[in-house]
Amino acid sequence: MTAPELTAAVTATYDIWMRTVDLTGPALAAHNLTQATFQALWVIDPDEPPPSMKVMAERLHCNAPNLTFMANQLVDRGLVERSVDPADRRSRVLVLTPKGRQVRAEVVEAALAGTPLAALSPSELRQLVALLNRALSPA
Amino acid sequence: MTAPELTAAVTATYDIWMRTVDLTGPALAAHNLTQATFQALWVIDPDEPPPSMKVMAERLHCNAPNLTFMANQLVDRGLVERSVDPADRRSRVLVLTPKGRQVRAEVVEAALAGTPLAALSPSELRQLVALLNRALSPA
DNA sequence: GCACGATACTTCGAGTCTCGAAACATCAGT
DNA sequence: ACTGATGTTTCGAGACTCGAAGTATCGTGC
Repeated sequence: MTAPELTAAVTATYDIWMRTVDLTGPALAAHNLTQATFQALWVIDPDEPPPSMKVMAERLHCNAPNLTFMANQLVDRGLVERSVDPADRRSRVLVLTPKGRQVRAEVVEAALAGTPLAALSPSELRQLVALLNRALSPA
Repeated sequence: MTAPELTAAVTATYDIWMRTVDLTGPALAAHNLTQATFQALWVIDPDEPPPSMKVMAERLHCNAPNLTFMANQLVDRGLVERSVDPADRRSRVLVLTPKGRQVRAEVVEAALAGTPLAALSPSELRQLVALLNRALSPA
C-alpha cells in the first residue's frame, strides 16, 4: 500500500484549501462574486501583462468554454475588459479595470486573512512554500 | 500589505490540489465517478465507524441537501448503503459495500499516485503534514 | 405520557457551473 | 491564395449547489 504520510498530506492540503474557500465566502458575497469568479480574478496579476484566455484556462485548470463563461461574469460586473492581443488577433486578453484592481485587492486580502495558513510564521511559510514548490516542479 | 510568502503558500496549495484533481480524473471516469462523488467516497474511511450525513457534510464542507444528492449517487452506483443509526433513528449512516471498499481503494490509490506530493520523500512529507496540521489546529 | 422546540435528513425547485461538439476568426507555412 | 492548426466563442445538455419547506425522531419540561 501507499505511505500513510502521503494520504495525510493530501487530506491536509484538501482541508486547508476548502477552509480557505469557506472563510472567503462572505467577503465574496459582498462583492457579488462566486467562488469561480473569484478564482478567475485571483489569477489576473495586475503587475503582469494581461493573460490570454488560454493562459487563464491553464492557470484555472478549466477548459475554454468554461473560461468564456467566467470571463463574461467578470466583464458583466465591470471588473475586467476583453482586449484583442495586437500580437495575435485570435487571442483575447483580460485587462483589469480600475474597479477590478480594487475589488481584486480586497477579496485577495480577505482570502489571505481567512486562510488557516495565516496562522503560520513567516519562516514556517517559507518552509511550506519550498516544499510545495519542490512537489510542483520536481528537479 | 500582506506577506508575499502567504500569497505564495495559498497559491501553491491551490495548485497542488487542482493538479491532484486533474490527474485523478481519468481514474474516476473509469469507475463512472465524478469529482464530487470521489470526494464523498474518500471521506468514508472503511476502518472507522460509518459516518452520518452530518459528519459527511462537515468533512466535505457542503450542506445537507447537497450531501443527500451525492449519497444518492454513491448508492445508485452500489458503492454504499444507507443505514439507520440504532443510537439515533433520525440519523442515517453511510456504509461501504464490498464493491465500495474496492473502488474506494482503487481511486484513492490513483489519487495518491498522481498527486504532485508523491514526488516528496517521506521525511519531507512528514514536515509538510506537520506544517499543515499546525495551520489547521493552531495550538 | 405528551406536547414542545430542536435536530437529522430529504424533497423540491431554481440557479450556477461545467464541458463536448460545432462554429468562427486568425495565423503560419507553402 | 489554400490548407491545416490554433484561440475563442456559441450552443445545449448535464452536473452540481443550495435555500426553503416538509418529514421523522429526539429530548426536555410539565
